[in-house]
Amino acid sequence: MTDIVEDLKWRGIIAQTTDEDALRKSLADGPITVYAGFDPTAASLHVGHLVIVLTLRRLQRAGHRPIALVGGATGLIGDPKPSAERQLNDTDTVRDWTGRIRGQLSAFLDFEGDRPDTAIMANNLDWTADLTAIDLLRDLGKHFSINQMLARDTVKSRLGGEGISYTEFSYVILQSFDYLELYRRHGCTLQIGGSDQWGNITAGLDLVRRVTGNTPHGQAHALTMNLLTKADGTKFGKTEGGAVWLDPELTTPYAFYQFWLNSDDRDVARYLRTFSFRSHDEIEALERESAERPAGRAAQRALAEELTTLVHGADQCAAAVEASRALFGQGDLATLDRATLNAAVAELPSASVTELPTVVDALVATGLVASKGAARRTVKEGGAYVNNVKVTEEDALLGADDLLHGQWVLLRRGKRNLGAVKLG
RNA sequence: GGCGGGUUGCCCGAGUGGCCAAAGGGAGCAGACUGUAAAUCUGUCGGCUGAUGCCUACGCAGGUUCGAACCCUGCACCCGCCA
Repeated sequence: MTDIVEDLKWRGIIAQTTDEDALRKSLADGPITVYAGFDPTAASLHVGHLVIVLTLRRLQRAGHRPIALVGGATGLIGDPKPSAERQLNDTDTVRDWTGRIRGQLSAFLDFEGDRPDTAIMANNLDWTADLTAIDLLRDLGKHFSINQMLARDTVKSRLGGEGISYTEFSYVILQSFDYLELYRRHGCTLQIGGSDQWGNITAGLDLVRRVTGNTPHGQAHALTMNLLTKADGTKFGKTEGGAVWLDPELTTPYAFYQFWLNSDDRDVARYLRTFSFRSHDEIEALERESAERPAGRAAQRALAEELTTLVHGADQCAAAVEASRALFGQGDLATLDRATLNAAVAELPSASVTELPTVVDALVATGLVASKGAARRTVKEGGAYVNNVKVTEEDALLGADDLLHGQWVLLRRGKRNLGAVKLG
């Protein structure tokens, strides 16, 4: 069995763990069961979640049993953020999102068979839906000290700010109960999560210890992962269009591929270490390549292709690569064959029109700019392109000779924002 | 409960009757340079409109005025100090 702790350290993933030697030993002694929870706060997971999901995958590959927990119950309550109270989502929405996220998670782990490392899917609604108020207060509440709960950073910052509802204040009890239930049901002895989850996870450890005395499954552990940061100080996983989702309906495979391809040189090595399943040697070779010849973006390409394949499949990845080549290639768009063009354009935001519009209207129709004023501004600034040729006339009209294969016009704002207009 | 201060555009923040779509900074966007990167510099940054017009906007509702982000009244929320 590979030393998974060493591997995770090499990747720079580990933020904090409880007793590291004890954790290392139990991981080495045999398969353990590990869980991570995902609350349905949106219709899809996003790239930030990949850090955790893929760590579960690594642990499974190292022979351990992963449990993917979807927070059908905790998603109804809301993990308190340091800044402000969350808006509650209605129960139907949460149920729908729970199902979607469950589907996404199932793609990253192996649930087939009945081996010691076969993954388990769980939903905390299963053990909280029938929990009575009396049970909650007697069996769980008695183990939680208000003094300790008040001392938590998130709670402190909320008390100093806009306040916190009893609902969110109680969230930690439910998450702790999850760990307890998974310990009892599946002998789960490790919970992993983002570094912001440290408090919730250790609260769960306390509950497990108090209720079970750490028997019969032994000591339970906690491991948190560094949240990815970006060299330019902005938040990882966001683009102009918002979060980068795993759901192809929300973020196309093309956009997903482009997101990774556009990684900052200074960040790409860390991303590779965090996400890639390539060998250490291969990753180090890519790092050298990137340092010596950054313009080639070998590391970005490798990262983008690996993750797009993992999340969307080899076919979708190949299509995204092909589309990127076609759309950003220096070649003449008019020489592209119809099939390649159609496939490329399918990846872009597009608009159908019945007659050829002005460039300004076309930019608005495809959603490349927010308003006509912004579109005019873009043209004036020289940031508008038709079929990769800069537009200089503010009131330019698209003409029949702009049509590619009699049907498409490719629009671009700036260097890398593409859209298409379809006639007919 | 009392007294005082505050609520401005995506964020921070100036503005105390007309010259205010509102200084300045940040974020965003575009250009130059490049590599679909970063940094830097420049421009831009409510909407509609082929040009100084219209609409929307300075917590909410109403009022005064030829004219209000700016004055008055009420309400909501936030922050201090005192009980």
